[in-house]
Amino acid sequence: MAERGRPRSFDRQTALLRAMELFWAKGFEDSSMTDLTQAMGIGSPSLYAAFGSKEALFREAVELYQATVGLRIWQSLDDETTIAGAIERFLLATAEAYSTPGEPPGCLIVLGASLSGRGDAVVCETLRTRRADNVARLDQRFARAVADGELPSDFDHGAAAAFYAALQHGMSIMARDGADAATLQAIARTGIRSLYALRTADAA
Amino acid sequence: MAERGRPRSFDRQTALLRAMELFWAKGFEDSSMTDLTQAMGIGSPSLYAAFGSKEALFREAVELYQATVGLRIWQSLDDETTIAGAIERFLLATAEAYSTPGEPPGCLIVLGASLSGRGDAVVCETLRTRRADNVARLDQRFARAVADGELPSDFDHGAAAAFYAALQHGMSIMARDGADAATLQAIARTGIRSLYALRTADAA
DNA sequence: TTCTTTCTGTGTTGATTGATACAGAATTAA
DNA sequence: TTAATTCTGTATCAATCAACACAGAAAGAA
Repeated sequence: MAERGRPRSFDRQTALLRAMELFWAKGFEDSSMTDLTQAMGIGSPSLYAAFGSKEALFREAVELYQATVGLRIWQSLDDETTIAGAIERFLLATAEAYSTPGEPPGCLIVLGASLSGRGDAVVCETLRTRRADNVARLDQRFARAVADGELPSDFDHGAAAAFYAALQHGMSIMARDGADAATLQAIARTGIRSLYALRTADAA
Repeated sequence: MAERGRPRSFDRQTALLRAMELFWAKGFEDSSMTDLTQAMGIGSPSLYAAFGSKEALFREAVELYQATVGLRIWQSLDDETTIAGAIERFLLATAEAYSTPGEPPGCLIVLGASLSGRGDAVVCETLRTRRADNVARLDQRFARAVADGELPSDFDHGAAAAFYAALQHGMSIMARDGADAATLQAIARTGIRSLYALRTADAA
Protein backbone atom coordinates (compact mmCIF):
# COMPACT_ATOMS: atom_id res chain seq x y z
CA MET A 1 0.00 0.00 0.00
CA ALA A 2 1.34 3.36 -1.02
CA GLU A 3 0.11 5.67 1.72
CA ARG A 4 2.69 8.32 1.23
CA GLY A 5 2.13 11.34 -0.96
CA ARG A 6 -0.97 13.05 -2.23
CA PRO A 7 -3.85 10.61 -2.45
CA ARG A 8 -5.57 9.86 -5.74
CA SER A 9 -8.61 12.05 -6.22
CA PHE A 10 -10.64 9.48 -8.21
CA ASP A 11 -11.68 5.86 -7.82
CA ARG A 12 -9.50 3.73 -10.07
CA GLN A 13 -12.10 1.00 -10.61
CA THR A 14 -14.83 3.47 -11.50
CA ALA A 15 -12.54 5.21 -13.97
CA LEU A 16 -11.67 1.83 -15.49
CA LEU A 17 -15.37 1.02 -15.84
CA ARG A 18 -15.96 4.27 -17.70
CA ALA A 19 -13.02 3.54 -19.98
CA MET A 20 -14.38 0.06 -20.68
CA GLU A 21 -17.75 1.51 -21.66
CA LEU A 22 -16.09 4.01 -23.98
CA PHE A 23 -13.85 1.41 -25.63
CA TRP A 24 -16.86 -0.87 -25.96
CA ALA A 25 -18.91 1.82 -27.69
CA LYS A 26 -16.25 3.41 -29.88
CA GLY A 27 -13.35 0.99 -30.12
CA PHE A 28 -9.70 1.58 -29.29
CA GLU A 29 -8.69 3.74 -32.23
CA ASP A 30 -11.77 5.94 -32.19
CA SER A 31 -11.51 6.59 -28.46
CA SER A 32 -9.15 9.55 -28.24
CA MET A 33 -7.31 10.60 -25.12
CA THR A 34 -9.68 13.56 -24.98
CA ASP A 35 -12.67 11.21 -25.06
CA LEU A 36 -11.14 9.01 -22.39
CA THR A 37 -10.16 11.75 -19.97
CA GLN A 38 -13.60 13.32 -20.29
CA ALA A 39 -15.40 10.00 -19.78
CA MET A 40 -13.16 9.09 -16.85
CA GLY A 41 -13.26 12.56 -15.32
CA ILE A 42 -9.48 12.86 -14.95
CA GLY A 43 -6.55 14.54 -16.67
CA SER A 44 -4.26 12.68 -18.98
CA PRO A 45 -1.25 12.72 -16.57
CA SER A 46 -3.46 11.01 -13.99
CA LEU A 47 -4.48 8.44 -16.57
CA TYR A 48 -0.88 7.66 -17.44
CA ALA A 49 0.14 7.51 -13.78
CA ALA A 50 -2.67 5.11 -12.92
CA PHE A 51 -2.78 2.88 -16.01
CA GLY A 52 0.53 3.36 -17.83
CA SER A 53 -0.69 4.07 -21.34
CA LYS A 54 -3.77 4.06 -23.52
CA GLU A 55 -2.90 0.56 -24.65
CA ALA A 56 -2.43 -0.77 -21.11
CA LEU A 57 -5.73 0.84 -20.11
CA PHE A 58 -7.42 -0.95 -22.99
CA ARG A 59 -6.00 -4.30 -21.90
CA GLU A 60 -7.32 -3.75 -18.39
CA ALA A 61 -10.69 -2.77 -19.83
CA VAL A 62 -10.79 -6.00 -21.84
CA GLU A 63 -10.03 -8.00 -18.70
CA LEU A 64 -12.86 -6.25 -16.90
CA TYR A 65 -15.17 -6.98 -19.81
CA GLN A 66 -14.28 -10.66 -19.78
CA ALA A 67 -14.81 -10.88 -16.04
CA THR A 68 -18.27 -9.31 -16.21
CA VAL A 69 -20.03 -9.42 -19.58
CA GLY A 70 -17.95 -12.33 -20.82
CA LEU A 71 -18.86 -14.33 -17.74
CA ARG A 72 -22.56 -13.84 -18.41
CA ILE A 73 -22.09 -15.38 -21.84
CA TRP A 74 -19.63 -18.18 -21.20
CA GLN A 75 -20.24 -19.54 -17.74
CA SER A 76 -23.29 -21.56 -18.81
CA LEU A 77 -21.34 -23.41 -21.47
CA ASP A 78 -19.59 -25.69 -19.00
CA ASP A 79 -22.29 -25.61 -16.35
CA GLU A 80 -24.96 -27.16 -18.53
CA THR A 81 -24.74 -30.93 -18.57
CA THR A 82 -26.09 -31.50 -22.09
CA ILE A 83 -24.55 -30.07 -25.24
CA ALA A 84 -27.98 -28.92 -26.43
CA GLY A 85 -28.57 -27.05 -23.21
CA ALA A 86 -25.08 -25.59 -23.29
CA ILE A 87 -25.38 -24.23 -26.83
CA GLU A 88 -28.90 -22.98 -26.15
CA ARG A 89 -27.88 -20.97 -23.13
CA PHE A 90 -24.68 -19.82 -24.80
CA LEU A 91 -26.48 -18.41 -27.82
CA LEU A 92 -29.39 -16.90 -25.90
CA ALA A 93 -27.00 -15.29 -23.41
CA THR A 94 -25.09 -13.87 -26.37
CA ALA A 95 -28.26 -12.44 -27.91
CA GLU A 96 -29.20 -10.88 -24.60
CA ALA A 97 -25.75 -9.46 -23.85
CA TYR A 98 -25.47 -7.94 -27.33
CA SER A 99 -28.79 -6.11 -27.02
CA THR A 100 -28.86 -5.05 -23.38
CA PRO A 101 -30.38 -1.57 -23.02
CA GLY A 102 -27.89 0.91 -21.65
CA GLU A 103 -24.93 -1.08 -22.96
CA PRO A 104 -23.25 -0.75 -26.36
CA PRO A 105 -24.56 -3.31 -28.86
CA GLY A 106 -22.30 -6.21 -29.73
CA CYS A 107 -19.09 -7.45 -28.17
CA LEU A 108 -15.97 -5.56 -27.15
CA ILE A 109 -13.78 -8.53 -28.07
CA VAL A 110 -15.03 -8.47 -31.67
CA LEU A 111 -15.67 -4.76 -32.23
CA GLY A 112 -13.14 -3.18 -29.87
CA ALA A 113 -10.34 -2.61 -32.34
CA SER A 114 -9.57 -2.49 -36.03
CA LEU A 115 -9.84 -5.97 -37.52
CA SER A 116 -7.29 -4.99 -40.13
CA GLY A 117 -4.59 -5.48 -37.55
CA ARG A 118 -2.80 -2.37 -38.66
CA GLY A 119 -3.64 -0.03 -35.83
CA ASP A 120 -1.93 -0.84 -32.57
CA ALA A 121 -0.45 -4.30 -33.05
CA VAL A 122 -0.59 -5.20 -29.36
CA VAL A 123 -4.24 -4.21 -29.09
CA CYS A 124 -5.25 -6.20 -32.16
CA GLU A 125 -3.34 -9.22 -30.99
CA THR A 126 -4.93 -8.98 -27.54
CA LEU A 127 -8.40 -9.27 -29.02
CA ARG A 128 -7.42 -11.88 -31.59
CA THR A 129 -6.04 -14.09 -28.82
CA ARG A 130 -9.26 -13.70 -26.82
CA ARG A 131 -11.29 -14.74 -29.84
CA ALA A 132 -9.05 -17.75 -30.38
CA ASP A 133 -9.54 -18.69 -26.73
CA ASN A 134 -13.29 -18.60 -27.24
CA VAL A 135 -13.10 -20.90 -30.24
CA ALA A 136 -11.00 -23.28 -28.18
CA ARG A 137 -13.55 -23.18 -25.38
CA LEU A 138 -16.33 -24.19 -27.76
CA ASP A 139 -14.14 -26.90 -29.21
CA GLN A 140 -13.48 -28.36 -25.77
CA ARG A 141 -17.18 -28.31 -24.95
CA PHE A 142 -18.08 -30.22 -28.11
CA ALA A 143 -15.22 -32.66 -27.50
CA ARG A 144 -16.58 -33.25 -24.03
CA ALA A 145 -20.01 -34.02 -25.49
CA VAL A 146 -18.37 -36.58 -27.77
CA ALA A 147 -16.57 -38.11 -24.81
CA ASP A 148 -19.84 -38.18 -22.90
CA GLY A 149 -21.43 -40.18 -25.70
CA GLU A 150 -23.84 -37.36 -26.52
CA LEU A 151 -22.40 -36.97 -29.98
CA PRO A 152 -21.05 -39.63 -32.37
CA SER A 153 -17.36 -40.40 -32.13
CA ASP A 154 -16.74 -39.10 -35.63
CA PHE A 155 -18.43 -35.78 -34.85
CA ASP A 156 -16.30 -32.89 -36.15
CA HIS A 157 -16.09 -30.83 -32.98
CA GLY A 158 -13.59 -28.46 -34.59
CA ALA A 159 -16.02 -27.58 -37.37
CA ALA A 160 -18.86 -27.13 -34.90
CA ALA A 161 -16.73 -24.84 -32.74
CA ALA A 162 -15.70 -22.72 -35.73
CA PHE A 163 -19.31 -22.60 -36.88
CA TYR A 164 -20.72 -21.32 -33.61
CA ALA A 165 -17.82 -18.94 -33.08
CA ALA A 166 -18.43 -17.44 -36.51
CA LEU A 167 -22.14 -17.17 -35.75
CA GLN A 168 -21.45 -15.35 -32.51
CA HIS A 169 -18.97 -12.99 -34.18
CA GLY A 170 -21.53 -12.24 -36.85
CA MET A 171 -24.13 -11.48 -34.21
CA SER A 172 -21.88 -8.68 -32.96
CA ILE A 173 -21.87 -7.08 -36.37
CA MET A 174 -25.60 -7.48 -36.79
CA ALA A 175 -26.11 -5.89 -33.38
CA ARG A 176 -23.80 -3.01 -34.18
CA ASP A 177 -25.64 -2.52 -37.47
CA GLY A 178 -28.86 -2.03 -35.55
CA ALA A 179 -30.43 -5.48 -35.21
CA ASP A 180 -32.89 -5.47 -32.31
CA ALA A 181 -33.17 -7.98 -29.50
CA ALA A 182 -35.82 -10.01 -31.30
CA THR A 183 -33.65 -10.42 -34.38
CA LEU A 184 -30.67 -11.52 -32.32
CA GLN A 185 -32.87 -14.01 -30.48
CA ALA A 186 -34.14 -15.33 -33.80
CA ILE A 187 -30.55 -15.88 -34.94
CA ALA A 188 -29.79 -17.64 -31.66
CA ARG A 189 -32.81 -19.93 -31.90
CA THR A 190 -31.93 -20.76 -35.50
CA GLY A 191 -28.45 -21.68 -34.33
CA ILE A 192 -29.89 -23.89 -31.63
CA ARG A 193 -32.04 -25.77 -34.10
CA SER A 194 -29.02 -26.25 -36.34
CA LEU A 195 -27.47 -28.46 -33.72
CA TYR A 196 -30.18 -31.06 -34.24
CA ALA A 197 -29.09 -31.44 -37.85
CA LEU A 198 -25.41 -31.57 -36.95
CA ARG A 199 -25.57 -34.34 -34.38
CA THR A 200 -27.40 -36.76 -36.65
CA ALA A 201 -26.39 -36.10 -40.25
CA ASP A 202 -23.12 -37.21 -41.77
CA ALA A 203 -20.71 -34.83 -43.44
CA ALA A 204 -21.98 -33.61 -46.78
CA MET B 1 -14.11 13.33 -73.74
CA ALA B 2 -11.55 15.74 -72.38
CA GLU B 3 -8.83 15.77 -74.98
CA ARG B 4 -7.51 19.16 -74.14
CA GLY B 5 -4.72 19.72 -71.69
CA ARG B 6 -1.99 17.47 -70.37
CA PRO B 7 -3.07 13.84 -70.47
CA ARG B 8 -3.25 11.74 -67.30
CA SER B 9 -0.04 9.81 -66.77
CA PHE B 10 -1.66 6.79 -65.09
CA ASP B 11 -4.51 4.40 -65.81
CA ARG B 12 -7.48 5.36 -63.66
CA GLN B 13 -8.95 1.86 -63.46
CA THR B 14 -5.63 0.29 -62.50
CA ALA B 15 -5.11 2.89 -59.81
CA LEU B 16 -8.63 2.22 -58.50
CA LEU B 17 -7.89 -1.50 -58.39
CA ARG B 18 -4.76 -0.87 -56.32
CA ALA B 19 -6.75 1.35 -53.97
CA MET B 20 -9.40 -1.36 -53.58
CA GLU B 21 -6.75 -3.92 -52.69
CA LEU B 22 -5.26 -1.57 -50.10
CA PHE B 23 -8.62 -0.70 -48.55
CA TRP B 24 -9.51 -4.40 -48.52
CA ALA B 25 -6.30 -5.31 -46.72
CA LYS B 26 -6.03 -2.42 -44.29
CA GLY B 27 -9.43 -0.76 -44.10
CA PHE B 28 -10.34 2.87 -44.69
CA GLU B 29 -8.92 4.44 -41.54
CA ASP B 30 -5.66 2.50 -41.57
CA SER B 31 -4.99 3.30 -45.22
CA SER B 32 -3.27 6.69 -45.10
CA MET B 33 -2.90 9.00 -48.03
CA THR B 34 0.77 8.07 -48.07
CA ASP B 35 -0.15 4.37 -48.32
CA LEU B 36 -2.65 5.08 -51.06
CA THR B 37 -0.42 7.27 -53.22
CA GLN B 38 2.40 4.73 -52.95
CA ALA B 39 0.14 1.79 -53.80
CA MET B 40 -1.47 3.68 -56.68
CA GLY B 41 1.82 5.13 -57.93
CA ILE B 42 0.56 8.72 -58.08
CA GLY B 43 0.81 11.93 -56.07
CA SER B 44 -1.95 13.11 -53.82
CA PRO B 45 -3.01 16.04 -56.09
CA SER B 46 -3.52 13.52 -58.89
CA LEU B 47 -5.59 11.37 -56.56
CA TYR B 48 -7.81 14.28 -55.60
CA ALA B 49 -8.17 15.41 -59.20
CA ALA B 50 -9.16 11.94 -60.39
CA PHE B 51 -11.31 10.72 -57.47
CA GLY B 52 -12.33 13.79 -55.47
CA SER B 53 -11.38 12.69 -51.97
CA LYS B 54 -10.24 9.71 -49.95
CA GLU B 55 -13.83 9.01 -49.06
CA ALA B 56 -15.04 9.17 -52.67
CA LEU B 57 -12.19 6.89 -53.69
CA PHE B 58 -13.28 4.41 -51.04
CA ARG B 59 -16.84 4.42 -52.31
CA GLU B 60 -15.62 3.72 -55.83
CA ALA B 61 -13.44 0.92 -54.48
CA VAL B 62 -16.45 -0.63 -52.74
CA GLU B 63 -18.42 -0.49 -55.98
CA LEU B 64 -15.58 -2.23 -57.78
CA TYR B 65 -15.46 -4.86 -55.05
CA GLN B 66 -19.18 -5.52 -55.32
CA ALA B 67 -18.98 -5.81 -59.09
CA THR B 68 -16.14 -8.33 -58.97
CA VAL B 69 -15.70 -10.23 -55.70
CA GLY B 70 -19.26 -9.61 -54.59
CA LEU B 71 -20.57 -11.00 -57.85
CA ARG B 72 -18.64 -14.24 -57.33
CA ILE B 73 -20.44 -14.68 -54.02
CA TRP B 74 -23.94 -13.51 -54.73
CA GLN B 75 -24.77 -14.35 -58.31
CA SER B 76 -25.41 -18.02 -57.57
CA LEU B 77 -28.04 -17.18 -54.96
CA ASP B 78 -30.70 -16.31 -57.50
CA ASP B 79 -29.40 -18.54 -60.28
CA GLU B 80 -29.82 -21.79 -58.35
CA THR B 81 -33.36 -23.08 -58.60
CA THR B 82 -33.52 -24.81 -55.20
CA ILE B 83 -33.00 -23.09 -51.88
CA ALA B 84 -30.61 -25.84 -50.78
CA GLY B 85 -28.50 -25.39 -53.87
CA ALA B 86 -28.59 -21.63 -53.51
CA ILE B 87 -27.41 -21.63 -49.90
CA GLU B 88 -24.80 -24.27 -50.64
CA ARG B 89 -23.23 -22.31 -53.45
CA PHE B 90 -23.58 -19.06 -51.54
CA LEU B 91 -21.70 -20.38 -48.51
CA LEU B 92 -19.05 -22.27 -50.45
CA ALA B 93 -18.41 -19.26 -52.69
CA THR B 94 -18.05 -17.16 -49.54
CA ALA B 95 -15.53 -19.59 -48.06
CA GLU B 96 -13.56 -19.58 -51.28
CA ALA B 97 -13.63 -15.80 -51.74
CA TYR B 98 -12.53 -15.22 -48.15
CA SER B 99 -9.49 -17.48 -48.49
CA THR B 100 -8.32 -16.84 -52.03
CA PRO B 101 -4.50 -16.80 -52.19
CA GLY B 102 -3.19 -13.42 -53.24
CA GLU B 103 -6.26 -11.63 -51.94
CA PRO B 104 -6.82 -10.22 -48.45
CA PRO B 105 -8.75 -12.64 -46.22
CA GLY B 106 -12.36 -11.81 -45.46
CA CYS B 107 -14.71 -9.26 -46.94
CA LEU B 108 -14.21 -5.57 -47.67
CA ILE B 109 -17.85 -4.84 -46.88
CA VAL B 110 -17.46 -6.22 -43.35
CA LEU B 111 -13.85 -5.36 -42.53
CA GLY B 112 -13.32 -2.24 -44.65
CA ALA B 113 -14.07 0.35 -42.00
CA SER B 114 -14.44 0.81 -38.28
CA LEU B 115 -17.57 -0.93 -37.08
CA SER B 116 -17.85 1.59 -34.27
CA GLY B 117 -19.25 4.06 -36.75
CA ARG B 118 -17.17 6.86 -35.34
CA GLY B 119 -14.56 7.22 -38.03
CA ASP B 120 -15.86 8.72 -41.24
CA ALA B 121 -19.65 8.65 -40.93
CA VAL B 122 -20.24 8.43 -44.67
CA VAL B 123 -17.84 5.53 -45.05
CA CYS B 124 -19.38 3.56 -42.19
CA GLU B 125 -22.87 4.19 -43.51
CA THR B 126 -21.83 3.09 -46.98
CA LEU B 127 -20.75 -0.30 -45.72
CA ARG B 128 -23.65 -0.65 -43.30
CA THR B 129 -26.09 -0.07 -46.15
CA ARG B 130 -24.35 -2.69 -48.28
CA ARG B 131 -24.62 -5.20 -45.45
CA ALA B 132 -28.30 -4.40 -45.04
CA ASP B 133 -28.77 -4.95 -48.77
CA ASN B 134 -27.20 -8.37 -48.45
CA VAL B 135 -29.53 -9.34 -45.62
CA ALA B 136 -32.45 -8.22 -47.75
CA ARG B 137 -31.18 -10.29 -50.66
CA LEU B 138 -31.09 -13.41 -48.51
CA ASP B 139 -34.52 -12.61 -47.16
CA GLN B 140 -35.95 -12.33 -50.66
CA ARG B 141 -34.37 -15.63 -51.67
CA PHE B 142 -35.89 -17.46 -48.71
CA ALA B 143 -39.25 -15.77 -49.35
CA ARG B 144 -39.06 -16.99 -52.93
CA ALA B 145 -38.46 -20.52 -51.70
CA VAL B 146 -41.57 -20.24 -49.55
CA ALA B 147 -43.56 -18.98 -52.52
CA ASP B 148 -42.19 -21.86 -54.60
CA GLY B 149 -43.51 -24.32 -52.03
CA GLU B 150 -40.02 -25.46 -51.15
CA LEU B 151 -40.40 -24.27 -47.57
CA PRO B 152 -43.51 -24.28 -45.36
CA SER B 153 -45.69 -21.20 -45.47
CA ASP B 154 -44.93 -20.39 -41.83
CA PHE B 155 -41.17 -20.54 -42.45
CA ASP B 156 -39.46 -17.54 -40.82
CA HIS B 157 -37.49 -16.28 -43.80
CA GLY B 158 -36.44 -13.16 -41.90
CA ALA B 159 -34.80 -15.24 -39.19
CA ALA B 160 -33.10 -17.46 -41.75
CA ALA B 161 -31.77 -14.44 -43.61
CA ALA B 162 -30.40 -12.87 -40.43
CA PHE B 163 -28.88 -16.20 -39.44
CA TYR B 164 -26.97 -16.74 -42.68
CA ALA B 165 -25.96 -13.09 -42.88
CA ALA B 166 -24.52 -13.30 -39.38
CA LEU B 167 -22.74 -16.53 -40.30
CA GLN B 168 -21.17 -14.91 -43.35
CA HIS B 169 -20.12 -11.85 -41.38
CA GLY B 170 -18.52 -14.08 -38.78
CA MET B 171 -16.65 -15.94 -41.50
CA SER B 172 -14.95 -12.66 -42.41
CA ILE B 173 -13.66 -12.28 -38.89
CA MET B 174 -12.53 -15.88 -38.70
CA ALA B 175 -10.71 -15.44 -42.02
CA ARG B 176 -9.05 -12.23 -40.86
CA ASP B 177 -8.04 -13.97 -37.65
CA GLY B 178 -6.16 -16.57 -39.67
CA ALA B 179 -8.67 -19.36 -40.36
CA ASP B 180 -7.52 -21.39 -43.36
CA ALA B 181 -9.57 -22.42 -46.39
CA ALA B 182 -10.42 -25.80 -44.86
CA THR B 183 -11.85 -24.22 -41.72
CA LEU B 184 -13.94 -21.78 -43.72
CA GLN B 185 -15.24 -24.64 -45.84
CA ALA B 186 -16.10 -26.59 -42.70
CA ILE B 187 -18.11 -23.63 -41.43
CA ALA B 188 -19.85 -23.37 -44.79
CA ARG B 189 -20.73 -27.08 -44.87
CA THR B 190 -22.03 -26.90 -41.32
CA GLY B 191 -24.21 -23.99 -42.36
CA ILE B 192 -25.52 -25.98 -45.30
CA ARG B 193 -26.50 -28.90 -43.10
CA SER B 194 -28.26 -26.49 -40.74
CA LEU B 195 -30.77 -25.76 -43.45
CA TYR B 196 -32.08 -29.31 -43.26
CA ALA B 197 -33.06 -28.75 -39.64
CA LEU B 198 -34.62 -25.38 -40.37
CA ARG B 199 -36.96 -26.42 -43.13
CA THR B 200 -38.55 -29.24 -41.15
CA ALA B 201 -38.54 -28.34 -37.46
CA ASP B 202 -40.95 -25.92 -35.87
CA ALA B 203 -39.82 -22.93 -33.86
CA ALA B 204 -38.39 -23.92 -30.52
C1' DT C 1 4.57 29.73 -82.62
C1' DT C 2 1.35 31.27 -79.05
C1' DC C 3 -2.65 30.56 -76.05
C1' DT C 4 -5.49 27.67 -73.31
C1' DT C 5 -6.25 23.74 -70.68
C1' DT C 6 -5.18 19.99 -67.67
C1' DC C 7 -2.10 17.18 -65.07
C1' DT C 8 2.22 16.39 -62.01
C1' DG C 9 5.70 17.13 -58.10
C1' DT C 10 7.18 19.75 -54.26
C1' DG C 11 6.06 21.71 -50.30
C1' DT C 12 2.94 23.17 -46.83
C1' DT C 13 -1.36 23.87 -44.03
C1' DG C 14 -4.26 23.52 -39.87
C1' DA C 15 -6.10 19.98 -37.06
C1' DT C 16 -5.65 16.03 -34.25
C1' DT C 17 -3.14 12.29 -32.25
C1' DG C 18 -0.80 10.02 -27.93
C1' DA C 19 2.25 11.30 -24.56
C1' DT C 20 4.97 14.52 -21.14
C1' DA C 21 7.41 18.59 -18.63
C1' DC C 22 6.74 21.40 -15.17
C1' DA C 23 5.06 23.65 -11.13
C1' DG C 24 1.90 23.62 -7.46
C1' DA C 25 -1.13 21.02 -4.21
C1' DA C 26 -1.98 17.44 -0.82
C1' DT C 27 -0.60 13.89 2.01
C1' DT C 28 2.69 11.01 5.43
C1' DA C 29 7.06 10.59 8.01
C1' DA C 30 10.33 12.59 11.00
C1' DT D 1 7.52 22.49 11.36
C1' DT D 2 10.33 20.43 7.72
C1' DA D 3 11.35 16.97 4.32
C1' DA D 4 9.93 13.48 1.28
C1' DT D 5 6.57 11.65 -1.69
C1' DT D 6 2.76 11.40 -4.89
C1' DC D 7 -0.94 13.31 -7.42
C1' DT D 8 -3.31 17.19 -10.31
C1' DG D 9 -3.83 20.91 -13.91
C1' DT D 10 -1.88 23.62 -17.54
C1' DA D 11 0.47 23.83 -21.37
C1' DT D 12 2.94 21.72 -24.80
C1' DC D 13 5.67 18.30 -27.53
C1' DA D 14 6.73 15.86 -32.07
C1' DA D 15 4.34 13.02 -35.29
C1' DT D 16 0.80 12.11 -38.35
C1' DC D 17 -3.40 12.99 -40.63
C1' DA D 18 -6.20 14.56 -44.96
C1' DA D 19 -6.17 18.19 -48.05
C1' DC D 20 -4.43 21.80 -50.95
C1' DA D 21 -1.38 26.03 -53.17
C1' DC D 22 1.63 26.87 -56.44
C1' DA D 23 4.61 26.60 -60.29
C1' DG D 24 6.18 23.94 -64.05
C1' DA D 25 5.21 20.40 -67.63
C1' DA D 26 2.63 18.40 -71.46
C1' DA D 27 -0.95 18.19 -74.48
C1' DG D 28 -4.57 20.37 -78.17
C1' DA D 29 -6.37 24.72 -80.50
C1' DA D 30 -5.55 28.68 -83.17
